[in-house]
Amino acid sequence: MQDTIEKNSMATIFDVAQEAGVSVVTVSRLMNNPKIVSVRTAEKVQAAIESLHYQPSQIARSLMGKRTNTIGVIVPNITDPFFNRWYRYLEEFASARSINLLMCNTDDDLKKEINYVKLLHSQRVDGIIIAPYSRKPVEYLLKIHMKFILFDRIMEDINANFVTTDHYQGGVEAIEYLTALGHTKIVLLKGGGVILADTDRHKAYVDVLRAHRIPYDPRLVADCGFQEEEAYRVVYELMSGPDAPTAIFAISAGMAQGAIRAIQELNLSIPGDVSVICFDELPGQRIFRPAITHVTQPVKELAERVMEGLLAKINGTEVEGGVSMYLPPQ
Amino acid sequence: MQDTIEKNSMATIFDVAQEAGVSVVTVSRLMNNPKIVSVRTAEKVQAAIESLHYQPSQIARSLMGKRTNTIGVIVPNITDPFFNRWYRYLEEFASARSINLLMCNTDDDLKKEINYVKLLHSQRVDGIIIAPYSRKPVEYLLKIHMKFILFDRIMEDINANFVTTDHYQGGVEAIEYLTALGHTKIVLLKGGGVILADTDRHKAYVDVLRAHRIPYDPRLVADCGFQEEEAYRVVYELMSGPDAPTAIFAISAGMAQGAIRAIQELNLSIPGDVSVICFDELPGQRIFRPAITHVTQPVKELAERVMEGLLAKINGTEVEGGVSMYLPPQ
DNA sequence: TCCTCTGTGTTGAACGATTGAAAAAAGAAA
DNA sequence: TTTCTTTTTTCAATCGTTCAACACAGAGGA
Repeated sequence: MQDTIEKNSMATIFDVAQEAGVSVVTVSRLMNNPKIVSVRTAEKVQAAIESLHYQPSQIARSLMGKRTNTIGVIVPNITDPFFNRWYRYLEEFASARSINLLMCNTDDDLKKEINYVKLLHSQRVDGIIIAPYSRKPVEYLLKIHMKFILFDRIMEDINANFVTTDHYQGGVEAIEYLTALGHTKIVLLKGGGVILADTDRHKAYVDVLRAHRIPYDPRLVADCGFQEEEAYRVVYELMSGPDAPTAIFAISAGMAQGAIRAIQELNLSIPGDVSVICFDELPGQRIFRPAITHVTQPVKELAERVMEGLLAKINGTEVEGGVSMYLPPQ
Repeated sequence: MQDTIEKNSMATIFDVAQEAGVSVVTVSRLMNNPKIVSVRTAEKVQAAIESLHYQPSQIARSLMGKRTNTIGVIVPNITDPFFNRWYRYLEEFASARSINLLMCNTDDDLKKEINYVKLLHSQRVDGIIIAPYSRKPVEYLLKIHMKFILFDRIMEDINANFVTTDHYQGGVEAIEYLTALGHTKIVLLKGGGVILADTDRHKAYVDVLRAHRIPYDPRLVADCGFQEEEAYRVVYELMSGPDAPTAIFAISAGMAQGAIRAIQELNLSIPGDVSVICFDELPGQRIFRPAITHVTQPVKELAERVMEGLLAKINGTEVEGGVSMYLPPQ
């Protein structure tokens, strides 16, 4: 009696019930099914809720076997312009549905991937959207029967749904664009060969060159592991050497940025001395001159499809194995 | 006996206990204090844990009054380069401490702010890092005794800890830089006047001009609400009119980008016709020519201080009201 | 008067873990 | 054998909420 102020802990449903002079179940009913409570009681309870600033504990709710209303998102790097813009939409869709996102950055590091997958497991998230680097985390998810969707990645031998841009088609259009301009010495700046986006675009490179009877020169194809610095180094070397290439296809905006720095440093001009094309928008694309031609991925749509696909899985309303591929190039 | 495969639900501590032929308490003890369990038993239990892919439910743990090991982060827009880079570091620090971050984008919208604060409340996060637009969410946090730190914002009349760059000092250095170059007609592209970063930099603008006996021309100060398009419009108009200004100070990189687009469109040169300086790095800063002078915020340090400050609050190890201000300009 | 129906409200178990105390085995030392 | 440790188990309570089942009152019908 002497002290009605709760010092530390937050108000519980019990406090509300006491304050309103009803039982906890009555309060619970009001929260979940307001219709079945009389108006007079509802008012009393509502007043108590407001005066105590009560918010039901999602934790306790989740424990009752319900949803956690949380989805885990595992990406290599949220700073990357592609993932960044994509995630922003994802968050928007989630927020509109009162779903929380737990975002995890892996830096394409196997250990971090596993850690995060276990973390999300112990958080009992309802589902996971993952752009994995290795197979391990996906295998783990399968073992524990976690619902998930692969994003921007495919694992052919694993029965898992995925959502991704059609990287092959995008690669084809990019290289066709360059060959149409008459280029034959085209540099390919690629990742490590593990990721779908990488292998597919590489394949496109090979196929288009062959179709145009342009010999494949392995010296022009460089594994940069999606690293800007590495791309810078490679391009600097190639462009300052003899028989310099005339075009560059960068598989990511980051590597394109490295390439451009090298070109600038050598006082070469774009597109006078060398043409550059890349996937995704360059940071600062809108103000960079000359404008760099690029293949755009439908970020918003990708976010939408992934979210819808996962929710369908969670709610058990999915129809087929949800496979989607898009691509509007520019 | 006929069916040991658990179809839907995940393994619980009970399943592990059964599988290992011990009691749940023993399993729990092993997880939390491995020393007090004999090696032989530990091995049995460990085997069961692995075969069932058991991960203790963080939900149940949290319910026992422990931590949730989750921190809420409320920012206006994660796509903004400043918040983006900052958040990346924050996530790194959190991950290193096995802490989850729940990230919330408000778009500086009051309704979203309130919703998210309530959401984090019901999630029983251990603390919140917030860059609020309005007072409401902060007042709410105070009412429910939630631990939080203001980031990049200050509310003078509210007793709350904060971490921010010294925006006034940064503004002073930026304007001093321009006046030292002899500029007197300096445009100020600012936000809406609500946010600290905005008012402080505006104040710096006024003070430095006065110190140099340069008259204050209100036509040169434009509220762009941090919108790139608005900045574009304003600069286009000012630069194409008579008596065009010779320098532009943009309070954010986004507005600087808008300004630069306008300048490019008018076929004016930087810094020949007009100088540009801004806060934070331009997207594509590394490849944009000419390089735009800018005031950098110590993103990594900001993330570190905020995280440490909040953890100190949560752990009850804080010393004083944690007020921090930094700024290395460039 | 008795019975049933309706609209309320209450009771107690359940969710998955942790924790303290106490009891029960098992092994070692006396 | 007794006593003392060490290890493990049982028992019970707790966290905040939901939910099935039940109780109780008043209304209406037989």
